[in-house]
Amino acid sequence: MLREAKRPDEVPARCAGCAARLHGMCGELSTEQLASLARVSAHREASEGARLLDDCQTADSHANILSGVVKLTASLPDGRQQIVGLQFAPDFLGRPGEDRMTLTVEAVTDVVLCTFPKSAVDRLRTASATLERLLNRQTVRELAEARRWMLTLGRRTAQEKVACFLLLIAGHACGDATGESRTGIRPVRFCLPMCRSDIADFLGLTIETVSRQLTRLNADGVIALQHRAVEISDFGRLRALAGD
Amino acid sequence: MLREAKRPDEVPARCAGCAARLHGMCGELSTEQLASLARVSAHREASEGARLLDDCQTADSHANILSGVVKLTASLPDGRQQIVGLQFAPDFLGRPGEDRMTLTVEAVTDVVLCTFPKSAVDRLRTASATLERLLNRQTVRELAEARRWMLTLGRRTAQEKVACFLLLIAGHACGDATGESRTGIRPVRFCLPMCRSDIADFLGLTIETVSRQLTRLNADGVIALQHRAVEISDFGRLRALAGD
DNA sequence: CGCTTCATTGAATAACATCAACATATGTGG
DNA sequence: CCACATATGTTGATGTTATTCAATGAAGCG
Repeated sequence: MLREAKRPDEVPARCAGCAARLHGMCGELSTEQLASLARVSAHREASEGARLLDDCQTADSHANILSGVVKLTASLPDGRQQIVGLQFAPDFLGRPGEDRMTLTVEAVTDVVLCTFPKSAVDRLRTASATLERLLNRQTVRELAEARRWMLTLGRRTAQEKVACFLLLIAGHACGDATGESRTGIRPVRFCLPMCRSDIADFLGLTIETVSRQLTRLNADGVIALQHRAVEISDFGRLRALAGD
Repeated sequence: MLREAKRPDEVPARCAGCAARLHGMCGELSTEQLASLARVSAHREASEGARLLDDCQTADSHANILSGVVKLTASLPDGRQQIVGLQFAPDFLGRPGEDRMTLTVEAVTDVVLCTFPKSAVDRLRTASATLERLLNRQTVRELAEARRWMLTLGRRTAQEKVACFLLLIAGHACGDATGESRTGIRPVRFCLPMCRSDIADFLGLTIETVSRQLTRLNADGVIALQHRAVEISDFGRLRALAGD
């Protein structure tokens, strides 16, 4: 702690190779800000299915996702569920001032978070206009994603929905550091980070329909799947089936 | 102009009774800021169906909606459309730094806008942290609305969708200054601001299905409708049918 | 190895879309 | 003001898609 105070231009050890610093929120912080945030942050692991927050509003802490996938779920009183957001590392979790809305936040895969008190983030936000802007920009990005997905939910067929989903996951897939999967030049392999029932809740379908559509894509030679492993054999055709 | 410069504590005449000042963005501005914005603002009327912006990103102006309803539409190459946002007075139109996404922005009803150059808003945003926060908060609110609607699109039945839509419109209906319609104590009358095909595009349904569901609600005595005029006869039952 | 959870498959059903006809507004020029 | 044309809305018959219900198969875990 003293070391950090004396050498404010040094990046805290735990932040050195952190994705959040390279591509996420922490990249906008000055070294001093980063150090002060690191001092009150704590890494936390959560395993698949763990409930992270019941309501963004009441949560007293925020977090960066260091690894894994997190889902935001809205649900009806009778139990019907809809995943309204998927967040991947190094996204920021827990929007400050989130409208009161009953969202459940759960780990889809095993997850590592870097959490810090809401108050610390609020202080930094106030101090740093660029951080404020950055968080703002993430909100805008999430809004755009939500709207894109509304088009999918409202107007695409089951087949198209599943194709869209595969493309979305492919874009975030492990081993995609090069962004190669987006080009679609060669076949892409990855593991679906979620079970069929999550996929169904994300697409507004039933698990049976998801399964049938995956089977069909498999049979048509567009993808090769076994269990949760997927290989996109024909990227162009998958894109065409996604309807965009 | 000189008058305004000499008496910076005076609210510009055109802003005096403006809804945007009372309930919208301009309420966060100091009198000087308001005056400077008023100097570069221009009221603009657009009639039903008019295209306001092709893409929020490239638009060089922002606006407050003074009256009327504006829709944001996403669409697929083959023509399928989904309304991903409805904006009512006194919402702010045109998110700064909107993710590049092909949204069409059109007037649903006749609309009056108060437009100003993007640059003017950006300047004020930078100068005023509270304005920055306010715009941020509107984005967060829109995100929450979008997610709420995702649940509707993905998981509600046609009947529930139409019921939700009616409740949504009732909440924004003309003559709702008292907020009375939200309590649902007495029957509420209003005019649907949009045609069946817009409703269909909003709900992810066809116009025929929308029509049938409205007819059914009418037959069941939940609402009384003729043409575009709706009276909600049984608020409680409509709420129950909306599934929340 | 048995148990449980997750995934696939099939058959029947229900919900919504599509196609087509008709009805009701809205608007225009005679 | 009426007749006509066009846009908008309703209704019915039929078709398709996705859901539901039910059975079976595969994978993970004690």
